[in-house]
Amino acid sequence: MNIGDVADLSGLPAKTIRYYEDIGLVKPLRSSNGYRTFRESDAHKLAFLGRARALGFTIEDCRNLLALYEDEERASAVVKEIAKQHLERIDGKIAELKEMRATLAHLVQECAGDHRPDCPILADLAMKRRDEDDRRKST
Amino acid sequence: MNIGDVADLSGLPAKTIRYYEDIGLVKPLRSSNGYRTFRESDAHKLAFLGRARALGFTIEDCRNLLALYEDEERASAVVKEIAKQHLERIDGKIAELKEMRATLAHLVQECAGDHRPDCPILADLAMKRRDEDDRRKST
DNA sequence: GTTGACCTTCCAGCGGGGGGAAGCCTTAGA
DNA sequence: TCTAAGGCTTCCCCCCGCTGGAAGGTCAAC
Repeated sequence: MNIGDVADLSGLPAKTIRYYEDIGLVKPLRSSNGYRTFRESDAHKLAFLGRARALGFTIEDCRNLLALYEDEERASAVVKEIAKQHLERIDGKIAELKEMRATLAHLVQECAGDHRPDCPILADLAMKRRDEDDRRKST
Repeated sequence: MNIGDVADLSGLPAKTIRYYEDIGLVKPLRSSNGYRTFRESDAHKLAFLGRARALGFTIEDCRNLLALYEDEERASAVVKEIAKQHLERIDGKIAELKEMRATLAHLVQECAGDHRPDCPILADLAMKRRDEDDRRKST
């Protein structure tokens, strides 16, 4: 298979596949004309990578997961640990975003959004920390 | 004020402040020795930027918000629109993360996490799309 | 006068690719 | 037989929002 074929099969852009070769995630063969030649197993790996990336695993996680995938004697505990750590990262991000969202939603709601210049959003962003503390106490 | 002072005041690293000057967000003066000299208004802007960034606004959003902040005749509607668009971006990201989280949490729960190699996490990542479809139908 | 803390500029790199140029290779069609 | 189209190759720069580090100037204290 050429790169276009595996790109179609895996759903990954050819650019990405070349990049994955660069960083050593896949190691396709080369045919005499210099084209990359992908085996079934390469296509399989790329699809694996695509799904792992879609779940938000970092490239390094993917490298580890792929190694575990190929290791017939792995302990599932190791895989589970990677996944659990990633789950925590995701939870952390969600929490962070939710906090932003809460603050921002509150400000948006307060803002009249008309032709006048008065704007609680800007006012809040401009507020000094001492004032913020005061506000927090008073509300 | 020198960069260190304004870094302490705004909570931003000096590196970041230099970067913000690079991209034209702040324009400190220079004293004869070449050091940046920050006015009160610069410190104020930097604190503003720090808070806007903490809410996840992009640098370009920040640039716009800062311009609006300095424009006494702004319409609050414009500010509100920027904030609302950002809110939507945040909601999008939260939704995406939650979907990842759900899939991953399910897999983690299924995995025994012991010394044996059998691992539903790897199995799922390795699964072909047709199999995924089958699974989706059957569950 | 010498430390040490500050400040300056510049260059490189992170993650995870994307865009696009310049140039082969291959195949189909006129 | 020529040509055009589409694939493929490498190469280098770009994105965001910084961050680290090297090499050097400056300033205040002792």
